[in-house]
Amino acid sequence: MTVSRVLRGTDNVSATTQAKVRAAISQLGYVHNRLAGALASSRSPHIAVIISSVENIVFSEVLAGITNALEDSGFQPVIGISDYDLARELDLVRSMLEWRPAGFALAHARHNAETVKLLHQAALPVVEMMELTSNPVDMCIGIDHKAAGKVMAEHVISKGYKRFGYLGSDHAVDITAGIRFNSFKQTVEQHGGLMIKAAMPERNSGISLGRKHMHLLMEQGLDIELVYFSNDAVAAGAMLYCLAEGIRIPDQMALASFSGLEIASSMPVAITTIGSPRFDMGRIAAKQLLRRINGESFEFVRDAGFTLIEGGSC
Amino acid sequence: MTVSRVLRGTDNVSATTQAKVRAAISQLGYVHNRLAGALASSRSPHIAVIISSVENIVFSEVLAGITNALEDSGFQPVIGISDYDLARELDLVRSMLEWRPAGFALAHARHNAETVKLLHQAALPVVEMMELTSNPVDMCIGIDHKAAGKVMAEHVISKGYKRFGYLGSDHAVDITAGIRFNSFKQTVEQHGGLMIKAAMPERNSGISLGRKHMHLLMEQGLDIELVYFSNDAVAAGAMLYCLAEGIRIPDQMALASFSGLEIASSMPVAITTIGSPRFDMGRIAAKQLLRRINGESFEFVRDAGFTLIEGGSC
DNA sequence: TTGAAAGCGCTAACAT
DNA sequence: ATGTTAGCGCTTTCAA
Repeated sequence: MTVSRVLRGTDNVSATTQAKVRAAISQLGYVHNRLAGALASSRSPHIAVIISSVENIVFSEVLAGITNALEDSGFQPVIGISDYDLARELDLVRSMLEWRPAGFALAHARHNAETVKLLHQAALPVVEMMELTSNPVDMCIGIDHKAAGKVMAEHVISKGYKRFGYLGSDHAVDITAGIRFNSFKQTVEQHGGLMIKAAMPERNSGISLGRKHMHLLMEQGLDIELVYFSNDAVAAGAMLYCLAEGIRIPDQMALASFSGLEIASSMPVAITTIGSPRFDMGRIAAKQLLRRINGESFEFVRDAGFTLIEGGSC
Repeated sequence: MTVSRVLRGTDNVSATTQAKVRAAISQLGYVHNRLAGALASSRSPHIAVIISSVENIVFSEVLAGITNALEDSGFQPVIGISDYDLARELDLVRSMLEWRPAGFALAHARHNAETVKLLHQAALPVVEMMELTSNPVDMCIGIDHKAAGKVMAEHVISKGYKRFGYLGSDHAVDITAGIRFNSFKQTVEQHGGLMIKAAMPERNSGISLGRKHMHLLMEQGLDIELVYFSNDAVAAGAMLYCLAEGIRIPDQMALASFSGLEIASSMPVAITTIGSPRFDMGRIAAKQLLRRINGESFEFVRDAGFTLIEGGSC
């Protein structure tokens, strides 16, 4: 029918007919069946997005960037939550693939071999976000976490700190935090610094982790000058503990972190941290996907970069 | 084909044939086309979920509850983000409806008339969350925000406070905050209290709003004893300002809020607030939807309840 | 337990 | 500018 032509934008339909069709549609309460449309055209307006968690603001911001870039593009995100679980991610990829999305965006760069295989077989545009990886599935936009750890290490060394502690969540869950930690540790040690105590006690990563475990760390009386954190939420929790206990920052204890969240800059003493363009990573990832789908030029790998944000905490 | 029968669970297929089919499937890298399946059966495994924002942890927790309840149910959430915009919500409902979801979950209870009409026409199960409403579209699970405002008002009055301020985000955006504020104000005034200054300066609602506008409020020297906040993020920001300036809580300034977030209880002085079961609201909403779809018994309206969490801030 | 046939509501290609 | 026809890849129903 001509109706179909009206539904997906004037192909070659007279104004009169269009008006008639639209009138009939709104009168009948007709709802276009996109299922049938997608099947017939074997084209889908969906971009599958997998994030690790929706309770971690970092992924929310990436998601916001994707949503923003997809607005008015005719495409829309379909979101899956892996909960930091690679097996769950595989399930998600498999079931999302069954709906024939136009592309995939993954908010990390570590996957099961089977996940990668499925994605390759599907032969659709894929973009990995957050982390730069040596062998991307397809496209990739992220930051160099090793460099981020190094930059912070060099910064705190330049400030004269020598004796360090570390507090973060389980590195099996937060892989990029592990990369930053190793790089930080290695760099400070190269400069004569000492990593006295590193704790990655829990799967959870938030304010309460920081508050609780900063307490446990301080109790040990370890002669640490500065604590490096896996992210700003943990660092903020730790600072709240210090404030509650009257521990002066940075004199009695200095803090350094990673993320660049609102909470870090809102603290009574702003936390020195490293900020990455999360919203933009999402936005650019989606844009690259669209360029790819539309047959325009694109980049396979893109370094989103990061910034050292100096606060008063060290 | 018999293949179809294998794909969606043994209808009546011999073990031998099943094995053969599965072998062939994994060898060929065949991917089941759910588009065609959903079209043919006119059944969908999708639950459409609309939340206002993904950067507000409150909605993330509701979403986590939904995701949890849907796990292993054979259904999965498809998420739309309205960005607190009713027109955008209408667009979302319209386009999500075109994919024939099995049900709808909406993370608030205010909609355009057109949105409600579309939802009614579609004649599918709908559940509204977060807020109890007098005329739900269909089902509803939430809390009574008017009661929440009243409970906090009575609590602070019972503590002897008389002179109040209020700080929140724009009530045109955060409607439930507006309900709590009005109820709080009315109740304290009934008990001889005074709402001296109420500020709803920005659309944004977060830590930085609290920190910045608490400063502006304090500068005015208004002889306020207690500030009531629209939510814990704003309250936390305000407390951080007080900590930075050495304003003693609750002696020089008392604080009371709403949400029950991790950040409220992690503060050096825990913030007195009201907690609601956000995760459970999501979980129950999804469960009710499933019961409905499966033809089991369900409740149209359910009060999720809230709890006064006493901290040291007032 | 398995096979065959019809058709879900669209789009695409081809008439007119 | 509009109508016609043949699928898209499944599920459903009916037959074997």
